[in-house]
Amino acid sequence: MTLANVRPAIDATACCQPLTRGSISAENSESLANTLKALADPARLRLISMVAAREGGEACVCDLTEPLGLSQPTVSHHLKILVDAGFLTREKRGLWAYYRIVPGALDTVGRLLVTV
Amino acid sequence: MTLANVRPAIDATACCQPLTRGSISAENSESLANTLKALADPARLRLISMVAAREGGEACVCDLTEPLGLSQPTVSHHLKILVDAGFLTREKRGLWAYYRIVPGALDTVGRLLVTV
DNA sequence: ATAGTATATTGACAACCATCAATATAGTGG
DNA sequence: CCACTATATTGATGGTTGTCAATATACTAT
Repeated sequence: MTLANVRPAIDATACCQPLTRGSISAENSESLANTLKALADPARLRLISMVAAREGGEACVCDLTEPLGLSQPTVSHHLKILVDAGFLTREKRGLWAYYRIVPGALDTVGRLLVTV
Repeated sequence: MTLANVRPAIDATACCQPLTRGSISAENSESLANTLKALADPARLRLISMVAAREGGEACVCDLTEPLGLSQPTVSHHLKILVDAGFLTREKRGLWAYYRIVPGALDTVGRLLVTV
């Protein structure tokens, strides 16, 4: 399973107990690894935090390209990965595509790592 | 920065506020991304959970190779990445190398993702 | 010393990823 | 219909990763 076809975060997380509460199955480890892979990139972490920090909780690609310092196609590429992984939503309004945080998605992943 | 030379998890986490509490710096995003990269592999997630599930909280390579279904060098390789990232410790006793969970390391990373 | 065992390291290879330039798509306004 | 703009897709490329076979290292026991 590559980054190109990742299941939404909820798939990785609807099922499982915390990582350190007993041995995880091979299947669940694949699912969680794919979800973490979507997060494990500096550009994508910054995109998430930039969208979250935005007034109104949404940002278009044009808001993100310049401060991130990457080309527009690359930014679109990263946003797509985050949408596919279930961390962002995308809404097209006119020419612009607006991205928002999916409430709870990061929390669900974070809680799988936290034991106490 | 590649997986081969990752700073310990504490470096990524001693500093920062949660990901969605305002824009993260480029530097911090690199650090956190490297830490998450160490986790974002199914074999390594299973290794963590297998060590955690073990009686006495420790396991040697020989305990892990067969149930993981990977070669011994590959298992050693993954364990090294987890040690370098600060998630496991390694103690050599006689012929064997025993690995243990670093208390709190996963929690610190998890809390960076959780907002509520 | 020698043989045996557990683990680590090296080297190689196929698969994957982040990135950009170029192009395509889609929506807006004349 | 025609320019113009914002975003997405395609294609290519250099770098990274996961894996194993082969070998090296380190420790133990005879």
